[in-house]
Amino acid sequence: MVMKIKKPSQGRQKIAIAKIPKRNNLQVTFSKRRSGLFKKASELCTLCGVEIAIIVFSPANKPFSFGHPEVDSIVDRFLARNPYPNFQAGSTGSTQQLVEVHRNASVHELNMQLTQVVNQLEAEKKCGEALDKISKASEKQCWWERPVEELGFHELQILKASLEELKKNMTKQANGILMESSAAAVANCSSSSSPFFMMNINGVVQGDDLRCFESKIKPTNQHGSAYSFGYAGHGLF
Amino acid sequence: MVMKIKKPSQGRQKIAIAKIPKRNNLQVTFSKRRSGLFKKASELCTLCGVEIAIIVFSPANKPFSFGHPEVDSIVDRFLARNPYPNFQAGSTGSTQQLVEVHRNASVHELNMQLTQVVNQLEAEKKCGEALDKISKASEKQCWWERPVEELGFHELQILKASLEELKKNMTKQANGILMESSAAAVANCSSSSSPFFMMNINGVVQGDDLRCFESKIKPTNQHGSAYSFGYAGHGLF
DNA sequence: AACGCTATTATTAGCAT
DNA sequence: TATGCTAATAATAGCGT
Repeated sequence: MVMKIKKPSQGRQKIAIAKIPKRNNLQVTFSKRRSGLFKKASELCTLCGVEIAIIVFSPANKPFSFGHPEVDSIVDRFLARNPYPNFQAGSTGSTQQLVEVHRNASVHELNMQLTQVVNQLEAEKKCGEALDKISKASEKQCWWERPVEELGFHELQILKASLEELKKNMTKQANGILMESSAAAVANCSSSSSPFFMMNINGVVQGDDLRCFESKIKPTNQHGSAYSFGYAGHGLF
Repeated sequence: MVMKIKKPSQGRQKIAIAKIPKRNNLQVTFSKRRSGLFKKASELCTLCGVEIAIIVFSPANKPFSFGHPEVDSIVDRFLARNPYPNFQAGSTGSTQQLVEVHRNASVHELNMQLTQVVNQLEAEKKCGEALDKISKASEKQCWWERPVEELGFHELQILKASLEELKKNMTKQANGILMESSAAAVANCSSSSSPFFMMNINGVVQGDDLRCFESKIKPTNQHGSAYSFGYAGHGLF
């Protein structure tokens, strides 16, 4: 007596290449085909001795990756030599231009550019501080609130010196900016050792701000672990 | 009498997954399997509605890529969540720290950093311009050259207003920097309905152009030029 | 979620063009 | 160098575990 009714597998069915409706089915297919994809990639690596990186974001938005030798180096190589497809040559200012340019640059160039820009930023911040100082000094004394007759000659002299130094500094900075905008590979920016005003002001970016900036740069690794498949020769699958 | 000796194809042969010795054979295999890999990827995209980026460097070191919606946005997303662990809390100054960090950073990070710094620089420049304005305005009047008794109340008022405006502007810029810093990390991942991108070093072709792949358009020229393929979703194969 | 099973479909190695 | 052909291999859809 046959108790077991054997239902022979109907085997592989043809499916249309369109979004799978059933969530369950989709998940299974994703898992299987992702494995298949990575296997194909590893075979291609071995057969042809090439470098491949694959990044997949799952339906649940989890990142899976395959890389030989490793994803990051391949991605870096790719990004370093490939223009971003999105940028449009526009009638933009020098900074925008710089931004466009830097998208195509190699690591070395990017380092140069970054150094330049950081230097500029430093200088500009000094400008800002100077400005702050003037503002604060002035505000502190509230000299404009007072009758003209009460303005001391000393105060006026300080203000004059401040403004003159400031202007000089700014002219210098402006020239520097122009030069860099046109030629991106300028060497050492001779940092002006003009440490004039030592005063700070409230509400201005300075001191701690850069720390804040760094923390913004630092990518927050909120998503725990990515699923990454390394390549250790063939026969993995 | 059989004059024609028909040599039936021996069909697909089993091969070991090891580096193909014959250059010729390797090139063909690379081309075919790369196509197959990209096709599998596009199917996975369509079937499961996921995002995939593939980067392949050919034996001749040419980059080929597949991406849906596009390689860069996927790579950005991936890198943002898998940061390089280069950062060390140093005792150096903040800017120096930044410079040190950027020496070890990947291209992507450098791009991010550069973008950030450029944004800051822009803001600082605006501050500088405002300052310059004040300086010029003041200088124009040369009020400090004159005896105190000659200072007009009008001039003083202008100066005061300028300084106040400047301060406001700077505060605004500072806030803007913070906001931009946090927002810049998120690339525009608006996948919309664009199908797939495949590109190599020199260009990109939108996936809509399925003829480009189907008819295997002869590359306009093989060297240094683009082999650009587009998939238009499904049903092409 | 991941794995085993198997009838089917999909891919492709070797050749020829 | 890339594509067409064809037999043989490889991948996998649907099912159960």
